[in-house]
Amino acid sequence: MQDRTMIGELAKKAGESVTIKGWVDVRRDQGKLVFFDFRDMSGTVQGVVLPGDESLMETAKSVRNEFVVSIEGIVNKRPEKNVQEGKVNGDIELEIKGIEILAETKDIPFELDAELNLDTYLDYLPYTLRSKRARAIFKVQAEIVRAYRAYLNSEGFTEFQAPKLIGDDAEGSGEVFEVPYFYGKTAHLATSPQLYKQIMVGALERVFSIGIVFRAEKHSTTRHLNEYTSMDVEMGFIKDHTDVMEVETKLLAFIADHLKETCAAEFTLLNAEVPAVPTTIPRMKLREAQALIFNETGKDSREEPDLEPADERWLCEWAKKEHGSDFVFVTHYPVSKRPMYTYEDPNDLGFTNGFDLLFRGVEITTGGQRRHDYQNLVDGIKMKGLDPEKFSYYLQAFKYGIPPHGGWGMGLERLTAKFLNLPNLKEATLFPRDINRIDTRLSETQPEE
RNA sequence: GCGGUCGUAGCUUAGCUGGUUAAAGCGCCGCCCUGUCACGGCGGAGACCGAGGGUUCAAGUCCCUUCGACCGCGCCA
Repeated sequence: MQDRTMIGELAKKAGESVTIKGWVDVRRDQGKLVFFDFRDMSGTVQGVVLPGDESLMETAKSVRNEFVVSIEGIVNKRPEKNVQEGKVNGDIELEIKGIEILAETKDIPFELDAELNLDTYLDYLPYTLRSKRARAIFKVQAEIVRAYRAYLNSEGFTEFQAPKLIGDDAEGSGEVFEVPYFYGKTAHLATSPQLYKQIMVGALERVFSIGIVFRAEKHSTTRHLNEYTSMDVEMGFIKDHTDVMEVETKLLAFIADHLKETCAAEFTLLNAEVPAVPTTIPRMKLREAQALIFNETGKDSREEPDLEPADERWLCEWAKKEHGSDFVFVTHYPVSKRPMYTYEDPNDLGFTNGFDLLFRGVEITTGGQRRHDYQNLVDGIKMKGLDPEKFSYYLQAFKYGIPPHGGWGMGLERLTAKFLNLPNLKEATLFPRDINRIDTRLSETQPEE
């Protein structure tokens, strides 16, 4: 590594001899001349083998796409007529003096930037993740996480990790994966860090967690996975759920600004636009949303406890048209529809201080104010037909005093997919798990593991 | 789990109301090419049409079963 020059640094090294290491992005064999585009983590550059050195030429002709190589060469300014406008390193090229093949490739199934069916793309992830498109997506995702963390840190939130192996299906909602545990016990994979983050409010007031959660639902849609990254927040001493919504709005604005600064090229490549986050995101009660939909479209779902996906898409289009917002908050879902810990609005009985945040047609967040009074929470548990005794561990936090609090859970993959207008959530997930896809071939090829 | 659509070379697809050697682009292999940059030109290999059964003189094309994929729904982030 000592004498390796990164491709992104070459422009500063005109006239110098350098060694670069990377992949062959593409080879263009012209007979007496062989051109290459080389790629490393910092960029791409063209290299050319000129006539003269026969053994070098022979090696050059044997090299194929995706070979991993170490290249010695001289950085040359390109003659005026060969400059590629608007292309990175389009004004320089590497005159190749030596090629060392570090790794060969075999039976490449298709070109990296070929248009693929999703199924093929996913079956070849170890290869397809090298594509420009995939690299751009996951760069953006990493920057979302970085910004999320940076903003919350700056607001005094403390990051923590919640356990993924838990004894009971504590929330009592959704399908849960079972895992054999010691001494005949059964453990479960966490569907959410919810109860732990509430406990953590008692310890640190403001907390957040970014971690994998598991859902055993046999869903098959473009917006569901059986394993996804939940970005959770919980904060104490709130007035009500609107405090939480305000923090989330500022956080999203911060993320959007950060993406504009750090990922402009990626958004261009993916033909997407960073959304403007309004200072105040439009908000309405579920009943208001349903009335609006009824009045505008005639579709009557006013008796339903929730919005259907089609309603959510419609509402987002409405918010975009009427308020120029890609986001819309829907609040006050019925108590019957929300988990036992959700705070009932004392001024609107039967409905909760809970909210969903819709972004470009999809729910990216569920949040709200929680029940913080011990007895009130016990009542909530009983109302759901659950046994408070089973929650005694969690209930300690409330028995021993916890402030009014609230928070949210946000799906990282959904957020990424919507920022980038990706049609399927699986494209925003490195190694997605669905009903059938769980990388069994990983272990079949490595039996010793 | 239910509903819809689909399954043809390594990849992406075309194959009309069933008709006999299954087509193209990209990739791959070979030859040619001194300025290409998704290089170009010529040639070549590569498909028992997801699997099983059925109807028919004849099935990639119609029917049934099965497996798989994608999309939608329920559920949710």
